[in-house]
Amino acid sequence: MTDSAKPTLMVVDGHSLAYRAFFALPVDNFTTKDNQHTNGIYGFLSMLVNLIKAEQPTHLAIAFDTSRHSFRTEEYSEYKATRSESPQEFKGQIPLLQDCLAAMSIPVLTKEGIEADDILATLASQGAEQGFDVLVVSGDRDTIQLVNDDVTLLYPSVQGVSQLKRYDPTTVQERYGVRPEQYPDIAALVGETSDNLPGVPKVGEKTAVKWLTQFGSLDELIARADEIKGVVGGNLRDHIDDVRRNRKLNRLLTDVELPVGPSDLAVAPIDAQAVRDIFARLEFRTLLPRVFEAVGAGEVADDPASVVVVPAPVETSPAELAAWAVAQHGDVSLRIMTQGGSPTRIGAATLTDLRESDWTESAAEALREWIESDAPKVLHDAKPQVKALIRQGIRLRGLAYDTSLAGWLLRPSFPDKTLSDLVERYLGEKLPEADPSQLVPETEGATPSQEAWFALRVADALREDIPESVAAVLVDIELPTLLTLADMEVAGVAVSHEVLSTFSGELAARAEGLAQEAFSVVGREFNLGSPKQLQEVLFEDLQLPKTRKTKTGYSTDAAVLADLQESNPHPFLSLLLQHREATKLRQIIESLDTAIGDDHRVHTTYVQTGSQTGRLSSTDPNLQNIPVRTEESRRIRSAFEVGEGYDALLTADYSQIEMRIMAHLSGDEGLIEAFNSGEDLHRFVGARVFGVEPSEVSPAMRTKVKAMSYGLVYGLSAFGLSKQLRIEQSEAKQLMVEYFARFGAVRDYLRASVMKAKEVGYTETIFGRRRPFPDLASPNRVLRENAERAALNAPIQGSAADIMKIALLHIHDDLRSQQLSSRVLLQIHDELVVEVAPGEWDATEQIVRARMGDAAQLSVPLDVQVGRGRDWNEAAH
DNA sequence: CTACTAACGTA
DNA sequence: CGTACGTTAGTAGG
Repeated sequence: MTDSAKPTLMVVDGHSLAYRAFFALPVDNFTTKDNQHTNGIYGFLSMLVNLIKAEQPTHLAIAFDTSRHSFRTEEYSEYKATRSESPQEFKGQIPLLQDCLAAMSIPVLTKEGIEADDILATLASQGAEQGFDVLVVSGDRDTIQLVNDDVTLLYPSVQGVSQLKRYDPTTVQERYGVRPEQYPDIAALVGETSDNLPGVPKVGEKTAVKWLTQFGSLDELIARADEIKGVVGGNLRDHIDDVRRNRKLNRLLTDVELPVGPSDLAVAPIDAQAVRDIFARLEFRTLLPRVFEAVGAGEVADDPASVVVVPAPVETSPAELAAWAVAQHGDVSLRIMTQGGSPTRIGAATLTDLRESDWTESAAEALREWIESDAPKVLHDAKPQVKALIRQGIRLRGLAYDTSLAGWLLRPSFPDKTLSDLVERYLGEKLPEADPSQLVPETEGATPSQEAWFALRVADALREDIPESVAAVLVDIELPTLLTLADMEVAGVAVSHEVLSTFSGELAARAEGLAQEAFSVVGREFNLGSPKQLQEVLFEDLQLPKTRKTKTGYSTDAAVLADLQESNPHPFLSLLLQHREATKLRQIIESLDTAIGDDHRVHTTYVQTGSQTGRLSSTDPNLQNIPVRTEESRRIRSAFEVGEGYDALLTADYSQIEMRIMAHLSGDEGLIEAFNSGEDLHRFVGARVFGVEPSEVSPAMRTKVKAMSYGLVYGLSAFGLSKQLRIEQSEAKQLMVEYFARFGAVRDYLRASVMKAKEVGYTETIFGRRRPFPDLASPNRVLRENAERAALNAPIQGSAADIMKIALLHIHDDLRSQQLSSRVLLQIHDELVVEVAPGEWDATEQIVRARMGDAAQLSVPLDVQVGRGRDWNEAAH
């Protein structure tokens, strides 16, 4: 063990150890859903964490090679020339590993033209001089020369990276028979195959050690080379130049100029959130607690910067709180605690003053005027609070900032979910949290007004960070959308239990019949819903050919079953598919039915921060994926009915909004003409692509260009298109050529759009919503190409989302300002469902059409289809 | 009980 | 080897 009085400097060769881990760990177990390999990263970090725990270094750095070129290749071009190129799967892991280390606040050192081991040698030498105990961790034998009384080498043993062998001067002497500083002499004589440094033929370790012991030094040996007899003596004399060269090349530099010295490498508190983020991305789960344990996440909390004095709240009555709030001039932050959707307590804060109060009987009346005024209010995750107020008959106005939305707009790919996350990221502080595992918590959680105070400070920090265009999206789109969604969620949509349960009963009976039939075909009963048992039946009992592989076995999804049915028709396959369909519909019905409330309505929750593109998502239940494609499944939609006191449901959807946005963004004259011609889009495009009259476009032709058009928006390849259309890849390729011959500006735009994103690092919608794409710069091809497709899609899907949000909030505001009772209930990305009050149809339809049509000024019109009915299915026609 | 996967519904 | 989501049942681990 090291002397505890002395600081311990640990320096690690990142490249060589990660490389060993890369080969030691099976790649199959270390691949993310994005196909990013992580075995090298995991293995290295795992080893590092163990090392830190065991050695408790006070100072730490990891060195990496920059490339295979160094001053050594300059001197001797054959240096390491026989070493095969390290695989791309490994190289791609290095930048990610360095990101992990950055998050862990561990310095990463590199220098152009210098190998990692030279950096280690320099730091080891400086460290020893400055009174450190030095631990060198490397997989390169040349580092043996660094060992002395102050420097210990940890070298991977044959068992693998997890077992490191400790070399001090004594163990080196035992193992190699020489002192550490003599080891390079041996290596020079013997040569190093892996570095392509040939030594003296027939001379191995034994001979080399014997000579060195005999002559005392390499120089002496070279000077008296003629004293050596026999063949080896001749070999030595013939290869003296090689030996001199080897010795020159294997000497590690101890005078590399580095921006930091050992004392700058003190172990620093980790960035806990950054570590969580990157580990989440790499899908490391078990490693996270190990990292926190080893490097002490506790240090984050102990960081002086995070010790903040939170002002003490003043307990008031609701009326006093309201009076105080009204007297404030700037932003007031607000936090309403709720239970079961009703307010229980309210807290408010400025930067200097905190007030809070229980939500008493009279609270609503006392607070109404201020809450409904334009006075600016800042909240974190306002929607549930706004909803609680709506249920009290209070409509919040003056919503100036929502930190949850702002945080999402800045980093849509890593949603900082909670206020606590944002406090950590933007203030570098800890939000006081009660320990939920304790009945009587040792630590007090933040009170409502204290949470409000933190939110206000987070808002100020976010305002500094947020680009102007993104701030505009927040203020002009997201904040008003939040208030609209709150109304929609509170309203809910009427769903008929009777319609659902009738259908459910039919489906249950059918599913049971299909299951029995399937069992008799197979000859045994099993769980049709278990992919695992299904695989046994398909590939063992029935001996059907194996399909596409999944992580855990072979796929049994609808697409491969359809393929199987074509190549190996079997009655079981169609029974299975029908059974799947019936049970799936039944599940959807079941979840919908249980969501029906006492008011006979279903209240979904829209997650405004739920996507990376700007779309909404819908949960509990998800009303954005109610089946529509088949006639039968549409029966579910017919259960969505107009509510009591209302006349009709109105559905309104944008037709081909994404293609219209493509036309607008690309300025493609052909596509713009297509939308202005009034002709069916796919017919028009088909006519151009296949060189026929629109009337001569066959259904097959229309299907092809339709798939192509939609595919474009997603970054479709010839391979994907051929799979989708079940045509040859060459034909798909030809289709793409013909398509782009007519609509070339579309391709130009898509290319330019991704190029621009690579340059600036993010994409932008028409309205300025941004989405960062760090992976566009990734050396990993899979990651990069995935990012390219997503980057291609983001401005299009995102602009469509912006337009729909603008239309939605305009419709909502118009309906209210014209004092109509009709109300928007649902948003399904490009469709709205409105509940229309008696006598309001014409006014409502007019508002919906106008507001959807003029939500954005594009170079093509925004076409809106409107339908009317007693239920959703009827209204869709 | 939690966390994950395969499968599948929507735009 | 086509984007963006949420939910479910089955399964494996604790």
